[in-house]
Amino acid sequence: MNQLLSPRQVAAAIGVSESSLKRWCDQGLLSTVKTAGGHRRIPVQEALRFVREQNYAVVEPRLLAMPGTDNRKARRIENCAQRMVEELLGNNEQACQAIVFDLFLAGQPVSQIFDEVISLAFRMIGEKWERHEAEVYQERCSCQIALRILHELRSKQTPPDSGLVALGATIEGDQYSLPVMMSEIVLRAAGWDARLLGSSIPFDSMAKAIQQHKPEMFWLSVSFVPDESAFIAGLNRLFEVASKLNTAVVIGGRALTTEIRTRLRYSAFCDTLRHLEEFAKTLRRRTEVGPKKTHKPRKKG
Amino acid sequence: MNQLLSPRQVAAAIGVSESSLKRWCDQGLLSTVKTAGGHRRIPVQEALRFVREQNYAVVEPRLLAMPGTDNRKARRIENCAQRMVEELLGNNEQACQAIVFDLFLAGQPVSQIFDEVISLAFRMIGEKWERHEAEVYQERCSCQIALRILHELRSKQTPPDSGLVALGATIEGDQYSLPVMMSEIVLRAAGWDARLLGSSIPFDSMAKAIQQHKPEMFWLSVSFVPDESAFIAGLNRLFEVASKLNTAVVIGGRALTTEIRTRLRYSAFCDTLRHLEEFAKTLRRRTEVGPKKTHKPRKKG
DNA sequence: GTCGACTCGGGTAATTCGGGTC
DNA sequence: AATGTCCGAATTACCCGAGTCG
Repeated sequence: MNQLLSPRQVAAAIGVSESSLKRWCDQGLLSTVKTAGGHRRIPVQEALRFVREQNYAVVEPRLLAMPGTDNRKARRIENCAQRMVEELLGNNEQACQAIVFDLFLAGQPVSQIFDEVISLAFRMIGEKWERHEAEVYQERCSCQIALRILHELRSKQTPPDSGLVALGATIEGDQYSLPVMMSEIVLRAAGWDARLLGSSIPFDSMAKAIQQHKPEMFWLSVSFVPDESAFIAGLNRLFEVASKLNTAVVIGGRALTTEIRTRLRYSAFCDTLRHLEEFAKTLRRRTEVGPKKTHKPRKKG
Repeated sequence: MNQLLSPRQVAAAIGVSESSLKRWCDQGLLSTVKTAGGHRRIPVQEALRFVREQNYAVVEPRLLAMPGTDNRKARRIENCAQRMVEELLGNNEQACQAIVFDLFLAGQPVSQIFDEVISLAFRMIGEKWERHEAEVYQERCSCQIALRILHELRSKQTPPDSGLVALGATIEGDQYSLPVMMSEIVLRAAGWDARLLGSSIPFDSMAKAIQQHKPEMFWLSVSFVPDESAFIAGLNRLFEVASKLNTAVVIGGRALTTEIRTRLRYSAFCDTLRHLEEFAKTLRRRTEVGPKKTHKPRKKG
């Protein structure tokens, strides 16, 4: 259980250059182990001791915030959901951030991080709640933590400049903001100018938004359906409006059972955020080569 | 997340010489961390605290990881709400950020920014909606913008280290996350370790949270009351639990009419976030000087 | 054994230190 | 008393060809 870190990892964790860290190692400020080939390896405890003694603020707590986990393993996505659940319920925001950002910086697609870590973690928390192993407030508090992480992630994305606009929302009565926000981030990662309108929006108002913004896509994350027939009617009405303006209607979410789906009209259905990402990329390529639109800034009156 | 700045960066940001800034660091006006080689590093939060307290004009906000603004105009809070409404409805996130952060950098207390700009702006948007001058989706979209700004603001606060813990929530069915999030930020600014549990939490679960965390304060932001009698019963039940653990119950929110209030038991009621801030500061002082076991003077009005 | 990603070591440019002076 | 400017020495950041890791 004596995990070793490379100089680069420790350097990134405390926000200094790699050469500075190597110099400190050579000065003996950090004791290192050497591989057969002469590469430096720093034990985690040693890195933690150094941070404490230097009273140095940890810039990216990701690597050091996870005692007891091998960093190489940490980059693998398999067991992250389980760890995420523990850290969420333990109200340990730093560790949660560490899990997500480590995967993100390791190059995992956000869609996959969301599908296989965050969504999964909340499904597991839901099951725990059903077995009376977790309180409601713990679930809500976990949501807050996740929301903060998502905001952080979003602010790290490069702002979109492509002309393709996507609008998104949840239906009236659906207050689950986590999934719809994840889809926004996924779409932005896929190169769209995705704009989340918000939660609990009436269909009529969505239609107005489509008419006023004329987006290339309108996506709907459906986690809860208060009134099934109203939902079906509303969505089909929305699809009519969208069709006239060449707006693709994309839906997804755990509340969309097969049965409901058969009675809906839509351009695409996505089971996972990964599907959403794939679809968004395809649609983008198609739409971009098609109509050569001149980029003109829109004037408002 | 925990960004560190060099003295030169901070000096450039506020337009003074590097030497002056170093002197201030050595005098303790700014707390710094040091690299292994003895170079000063200043956490952004610390730099922000300094410019806010000393009323320094920020010449280059970008250097402080703040959204770019022209700090010249409008330190005055008066017409900000009106401008905020326009920018929110125009979906101009940058401008909204600029309004809030300009005031923040100018040293305006967050409570006042929230009361007199953000809350007021949303009240005005509500009125516009009633007059059919604004769409529902515009209001929701404005909420999203505001939420992002709040997250940004929160991440710029110095992390709490005082022992005083406050838990907060909204009641079941109340989905307004903006006000409760603003109160969290205000409490953190007032030196509390405020932890937002989330929105729509049943009273029983709040009671569990109080029992498990034993906070010094529990605050409730009430923007919507689905069932009046259930609310009254629930809150009074909660007050019982809280009293046993010496937890102050603080309530506020636009849904709390005088009529409802007369039937409630609570430690304090706050009309505005400014009130909340004042109360939080007073309570902190009281509690910190005399946290000795059982004795706790309490006044009721 | 191949291969991509990482690390080594060392050199160089840019910053920062502390102190003295204006 | 406080700020801005200047300086040599020390520290840090960036770069790159050769070697190592997994």
